[in-house]
Amino acid sequence: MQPSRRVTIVDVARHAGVSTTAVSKVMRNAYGASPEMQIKVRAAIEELGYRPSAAARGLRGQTYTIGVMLPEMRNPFFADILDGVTEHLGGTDYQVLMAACCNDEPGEIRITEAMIDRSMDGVILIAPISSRRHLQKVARTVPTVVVGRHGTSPDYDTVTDDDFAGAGLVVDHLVALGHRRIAHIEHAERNPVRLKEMPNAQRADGYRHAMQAHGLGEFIDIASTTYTQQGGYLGAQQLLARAQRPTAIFAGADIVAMGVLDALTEAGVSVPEDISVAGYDDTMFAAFGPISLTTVDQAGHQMGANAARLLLDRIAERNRPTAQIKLSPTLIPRRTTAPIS
Amino acid sequence: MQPSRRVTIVDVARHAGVSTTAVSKVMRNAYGASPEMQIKVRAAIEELGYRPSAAARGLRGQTYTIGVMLPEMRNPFFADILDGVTEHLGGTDYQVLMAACCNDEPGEIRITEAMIDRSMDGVILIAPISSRRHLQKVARTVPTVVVGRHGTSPDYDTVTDDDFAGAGLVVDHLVALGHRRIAHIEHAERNPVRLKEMPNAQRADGYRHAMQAHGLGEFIDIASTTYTQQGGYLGAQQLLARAQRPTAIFAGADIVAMGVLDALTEAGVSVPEDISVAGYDDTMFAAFGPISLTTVDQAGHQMGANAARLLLDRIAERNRPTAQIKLSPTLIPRRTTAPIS
DNA sequence: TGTGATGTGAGTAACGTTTTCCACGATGTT
DNA sequence: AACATCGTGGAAAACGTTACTCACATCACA
Repeated sequence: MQPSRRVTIVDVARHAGVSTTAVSKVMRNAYGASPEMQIKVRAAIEELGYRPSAAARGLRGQTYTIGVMLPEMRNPFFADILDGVTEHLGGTDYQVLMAACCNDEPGEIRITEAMIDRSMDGVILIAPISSRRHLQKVARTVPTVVVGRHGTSPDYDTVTDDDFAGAGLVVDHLVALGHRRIAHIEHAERNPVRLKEMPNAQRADGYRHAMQAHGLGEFIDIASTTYTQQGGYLGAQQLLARAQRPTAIFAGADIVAMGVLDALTEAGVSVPEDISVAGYDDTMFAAFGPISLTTVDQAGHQMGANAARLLLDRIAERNRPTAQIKLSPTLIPRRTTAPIS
Repeated sequence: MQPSRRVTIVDVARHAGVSTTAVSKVMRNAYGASPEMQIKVRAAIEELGYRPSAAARGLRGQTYTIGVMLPEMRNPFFADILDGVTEHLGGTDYQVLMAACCNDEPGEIRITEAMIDRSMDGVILIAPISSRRHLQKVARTVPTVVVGRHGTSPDYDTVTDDDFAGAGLVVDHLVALGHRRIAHIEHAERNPVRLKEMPNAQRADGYRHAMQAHGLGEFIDIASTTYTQQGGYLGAQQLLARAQRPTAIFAGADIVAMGVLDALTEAGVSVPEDISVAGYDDTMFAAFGPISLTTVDQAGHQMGANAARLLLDRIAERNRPTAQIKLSPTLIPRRTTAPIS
């Protein structure tokens, strides 16, 4: 009943009457163990309830641990990605551990370093906001896949949604419903590199491009705030104050659309009769009956599965050229968008 | 530019002209290092960019890692708890790593074992559904705090919400609004131990008790499904089929209330005019304008902070008697509940 | 001038794996 | 018959840190 000493590989080896090398080989399915040896060793492992120490393993070889960094936990879209990752890794020996971040660069640096310190075999960074320099540094130390950030690198693989096209889907949808004054709420971004690489910037670009393509360049109207509920609230207030109010608002993220709905309700504007509203992400709550938000599905599950696959490939072959996977989003029309009246 | 060898404690020691013991002491703020030594060593650490290997540390001492097990990622209530944990641990050297679970016992076993294998210094288990036996086993191996599960143990500390009282708050609120036919949707539970320990069971008990206390015993009406959106949908359908429809539905969780709203909308019942609806958890979406769900706030942030505190205490002193912390919930009235018409 | 404390620092043996050899016998090839 | 090849298994050296033990000053006190 006392805190009994941990069962080690030495105990297993002795119990099976073989060397520790043999046990190690069996544990790792490594080459050089005969079938009889495998059976003998596995039996001993079973009987003793042996579990290898990740710490000791990490000192020499792998830790069979994959780290996933999330910018936050409240956006269910990230849960979709994670599901894809864990599902793909389900059959393997790898264990996924996550760390949620504070959405700032120092926090991201702290977390990535913590993962490196813990000798993780690979990391998946979801929508990181760190400088490109930092990402490269991480990727040169540990196999890395970056999800939800555009731009290519020789050091890490990427998986992204085609945000440019996704924004186009929304504009197309609204134009087909007869809207012309279609406004957009974006996440303000100054940094020139991020301006190219972050999804929010791509969405804004896609919006502009689609508006031009429909000959609606003169109606382009962007409120620049943040991707938060508060940002949506403020953005909608700005747009309502325009001389010519928009008939449709394309919020860059579902959570932004929630703020928009709050502001519109407060202003006595009804949705979708007076103004149509669309979001982006297809987060869980977008589907709830009372909300029923038109939005864009990013196929988070597939993004996660692809990220996991790329990471395993890279762990297996460190110097493989990097890959960029871009997935196509789909429009999910619901009840917050309607034909113009 | 080549994968340069990692900087170790030996490099730091040589660079500072001291022993590795000294460096180790400084890293851990351990006793026995003079101020001059501290300065000298810290300078060397800085210059060389040294970071200790958690794997090597784990082999002898601590890993400075705390594991948090979550039953799922989509319930934002868990994010609140996590915020509390990370905030409390912010100033320390500990790093929090999470693992999301599949909400079944094999999955929980896999995750807890993975955390033990990785020599984590402590674990926080949030709303675990595993057998008590397994929890005890984990707690005897590694310092453990269990959050959101009632029942005491000599091996682990607990932090819970007073679910019994919380359910009472909801019933009180509805009774004050004039309701008498107040129905409840619970998460079905057979296992006798869990029946006592799980929050859902406590909520159902609290509901029954409060109804009795108000002299409404005859109106007690429970639909037994699951704590999911689907469960709420089915539960509401059952309740609508009663000879005497309830005038208020208390769903055991916010996500259940979402399903209830779907079913009511589908049946042409308006909320709160025809039927009032209340949830539990005060999840993020409950506050969204179009939903505006009356619910109960569990003070997740405080739960997390308390759990972290207890865990640090237990890590410091392993054989301290265990503590049970119970936090009081508060009712958040919103627009889905109204006086009976 | 001894005699303990006390404070500071170093040497060294773990910790539990994996990896790199090497040895040995069996098998195939000239 | 000589020689290479292959399959199997073991011995022992890492890996980077911490815990334990001990040595050596310094200082206070009788």
